[in-house]
Amino acid sequence: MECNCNSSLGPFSSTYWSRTVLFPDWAYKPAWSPGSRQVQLWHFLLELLGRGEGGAITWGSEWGEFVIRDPERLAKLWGERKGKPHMNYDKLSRALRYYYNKRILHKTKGKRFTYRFNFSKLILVNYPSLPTCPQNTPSAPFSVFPSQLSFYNSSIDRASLNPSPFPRYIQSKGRFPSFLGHLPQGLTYQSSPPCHQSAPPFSSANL
DNA sequence: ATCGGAAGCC
DNA sequence: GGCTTCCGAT
Repeated sequence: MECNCNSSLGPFSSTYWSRTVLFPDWAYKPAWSPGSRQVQLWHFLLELLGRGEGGAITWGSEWGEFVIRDPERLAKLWGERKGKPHMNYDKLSRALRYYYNKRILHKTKGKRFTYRFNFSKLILVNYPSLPTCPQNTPSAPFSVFPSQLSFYNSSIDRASLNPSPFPRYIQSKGRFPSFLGHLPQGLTYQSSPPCHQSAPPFSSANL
């Protein structure tokens, strides 16, 4: 039941633990805080989405989907953050397109200025060497998925995961990642703790 | 509007 | 590596 996941965290020693949902603290630490890397575009988007800022970008109707309501204004905000005064939507959207291959984002085809986050990938993509559990890890990926969503099933996910570095997990506790606090409400999330085969779904309302 | 190659920057 | 810049193609 208990595992050694927290015994060799190394660079992740500041990770927090809980029974429920598991995040490394980068997921809710401001990316521009001291000691962190420069802000990445997807951090920035989640930040704006989380703050419900201004309406340049808003959540869409589907899980993880967002709509850029004012492309040039979003580009200006991004340019200000990065010190690129000539940023525009053409360039910003190129950066978004580079996320397709990384599986961080993909395009909602047919919907103008609409993209979708691949939340399950964010951690795996950016932290390929998270500590592993000594026991077998569950086949399900790190998850903060709405358990009732049908479009995201485990077979799709397995296909999307790289064959070799098996999905690894890390737990966090305490503060909930800020961007998740602003995800669409009324959904039930399910977690996959690193060393347990399953965990009961819990409601976001209990967080 | 959207895509993705190519080159450049840090 | 993660964009930024530019641009021809769809």
